[in-house]
Amino acid sequence: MAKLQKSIDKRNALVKATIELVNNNGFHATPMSKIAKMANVSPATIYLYFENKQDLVNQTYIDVKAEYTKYAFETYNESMSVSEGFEIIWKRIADFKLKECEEAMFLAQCDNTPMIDEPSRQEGIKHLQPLLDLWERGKKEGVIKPLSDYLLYAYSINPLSFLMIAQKRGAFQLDKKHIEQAYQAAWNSIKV
Amino acid sequence: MAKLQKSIDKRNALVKATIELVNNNGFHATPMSKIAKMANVSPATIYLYFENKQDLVNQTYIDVKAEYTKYAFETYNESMSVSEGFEIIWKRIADFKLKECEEAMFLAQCDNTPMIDEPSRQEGIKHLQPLLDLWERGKKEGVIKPLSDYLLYAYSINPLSFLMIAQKRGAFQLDKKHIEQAYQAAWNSIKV
Amino acid sequence: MAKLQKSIDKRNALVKATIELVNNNGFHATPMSKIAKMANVSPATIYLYFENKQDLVNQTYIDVKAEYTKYAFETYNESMSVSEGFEIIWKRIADFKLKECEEAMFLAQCDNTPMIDEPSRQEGIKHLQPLLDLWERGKKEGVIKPLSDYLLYAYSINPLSFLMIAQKRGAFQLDKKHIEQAYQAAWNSIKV
Amino acid sequence: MAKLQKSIDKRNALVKATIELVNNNGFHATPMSKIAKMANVSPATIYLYFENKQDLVNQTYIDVKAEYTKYAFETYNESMSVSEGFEIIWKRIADFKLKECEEAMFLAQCDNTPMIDEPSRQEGIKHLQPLLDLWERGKKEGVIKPLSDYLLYAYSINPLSFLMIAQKRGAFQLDKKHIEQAYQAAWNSIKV
DNA sequence: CATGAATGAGGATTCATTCAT
DNA sequence: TATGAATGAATCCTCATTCAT
Repeated sequence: MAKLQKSIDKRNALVKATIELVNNNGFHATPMSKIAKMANVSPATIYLYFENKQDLVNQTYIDVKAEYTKYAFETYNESMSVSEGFEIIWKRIADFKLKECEEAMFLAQCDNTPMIDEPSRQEGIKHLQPLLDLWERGKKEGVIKPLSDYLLYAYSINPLSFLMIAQKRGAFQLDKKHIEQAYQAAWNSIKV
Repeated sequence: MAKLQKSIDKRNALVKATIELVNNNGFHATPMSKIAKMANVSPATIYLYFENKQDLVNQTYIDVKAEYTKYAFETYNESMSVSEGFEIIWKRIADFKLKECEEAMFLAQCDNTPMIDEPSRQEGIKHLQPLLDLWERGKKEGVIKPLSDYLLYAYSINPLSFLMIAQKRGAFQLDKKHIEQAYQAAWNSIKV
Repeated sequence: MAKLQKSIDKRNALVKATIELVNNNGFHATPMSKIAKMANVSPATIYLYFENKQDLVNQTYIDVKAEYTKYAFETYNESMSVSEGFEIIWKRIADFKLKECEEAMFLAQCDNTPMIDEPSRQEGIKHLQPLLDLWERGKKEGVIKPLSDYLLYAYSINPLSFLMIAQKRGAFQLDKKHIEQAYQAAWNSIKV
Repeated sequence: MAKLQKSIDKRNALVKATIELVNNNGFHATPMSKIAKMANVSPATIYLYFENKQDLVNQTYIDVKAEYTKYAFETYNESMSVSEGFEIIWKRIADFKLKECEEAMFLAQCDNTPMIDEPSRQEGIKHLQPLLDLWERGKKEGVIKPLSDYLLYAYSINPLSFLMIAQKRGAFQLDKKHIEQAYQAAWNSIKV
């Protein structure tokens, strides 16, 4: 078990190093050797855990996406009302994007870049299902506007990415009040 | 003058090739040699127009951003009412993002990536001033919510980028009706 | 003894894997890890039986060469006449090259390549002594042409290697009749 | 033209370096960097002339094979009698193998190794056609034994490779007398 | 201005070998 | 004895950039 744990630790260190370095330099400007150094392993060791560089980012993407959605839906359950559920989820997402800034940045970069391959991208999308289900329910109940999920997402969730990046760049500081305003804007844009 | 003209053509060809190749492969996976080939010039020629690769993308970014904002504000003038002005601008932006897909994709990739240097990024932001001025006026007139410009942008303009990317990926198709719904959502989220 | 037996099995498995893989890929394109995998042992285990990769091929070469000559001289004894002895040996060699194709291919590759070190090469040559002795006797008796052993070998034995390789490559098929013709050619070229 | 000549010179230097280094170390033990150094160019320059390492040896093989057969058939013409023609060709081949030792060694290594890819091997074989035609004629005229070309080659031409290698290894010295003996053996083995 | 040949620096990946267990 | 994980040292190849023409 000690051995297994050590292996898991190494894999995690590699994933973490990947996130940080890709955030700061971009995928192709991040050499495997630097990732290895930051994770305190030999470059060759990376290839014990990942097939190649592409596989490393793909898996990192999926890992982070899973962590993100796990966090997002942690306190939500399907017995909640639509509005309550949405608020819970939205605020968890906001929380994640602001607290787990590195992870969120990484996802944003992956989502606007040809750096992740299509299968991994699809894999990452799956995890959002509970939110889509919630919206489906909301539309049936007449609480949520009968719009395409893409529109709902674009107006209620995606803006958080923009705000997170703006904050990361130091352009402006998101405080509690902003969050509340943002939530109101999000809810307004999708509620009937 | 013929010579100058020829030069501008080459510069444009290079910028265009950069956009297309970076869109498809990402910045670092796009070799100068390929850009040169697509623009029908020698690799060495690039260095007559640009200092280096970084300068090439920076200038491409600024060019595209300028084109984008020029298009956005083309039919707007400051004598319009705030609501009318916003609608005009918003729809021009939507138009641009959907028609000039390549350019819009390129901007989206630049905005979520450490691929553009800070001065160029700042340079690109300047061009948005007319929209910020409009919002300022709107806030004074009590027509626009008294929110940070970042929030206003995040909720009224940025969602278009998400929708454009989704469409580019073939995930879904934005039609006239979607656009109108999106506009309503945008306006709802910022109007008082 | 069970343990010792097991060890010999492993050594043999390693030697065998080496032959097959080197035949198909060449010495340097055959990683130790693949040899290990094919022999069903850990890479580290190889180093319990061989000092390093060079030692592994060297020993494999000597092993195969020994097996080859053992086979060649198995049915020969010095009381035979020169012509009878030569025919016996030649046909055993032909037999070996065609039946133990893998081994013969391996020897051919070793003999035309800087892949075996000099001491091992010398070691391998020793085994041919009975044939050289036979020729010596033949020359004394006036049955064999008084030529250098190198010439005798080049014209009577070595052609078999060429034919074996041609056959292995599928270029042509050696049948009984060919063998007999080849034997005649061999004998003609060295008999007085 | 100066430029073109310079290019050809570089290509030739690379081919020559490849022959020498592969002869001494084998294909896989010869790094591109060493080839580059011996040819006095940068490693990157190799890739202006050859697609990759495999292409480099393939082309080297074809080059050398062409040079070899050009030499072999230089003084032969089809109006000669079969026996005269064979002698001419055989002696030119012997000449080549002993004088252009490096080239001949290289061919021998290529021919017994999975180091050349099949298309290039086929390409190399084509060049032998005039000899095969001569044999064909000889068989018709009843001068040459009605054997497979493979057998004829194995017994009349191939032994030279063995002798050349033996000599290169310093095992023995081929002098004029040996050559004549070898020629007799060769001719004896194929003539009716 | 324009070029294509040339290159040095660097990056992904492999592999023989070792070592803790 | 046997192993699988770990690694440093290569190795092939690419690419931004330069330079002679």
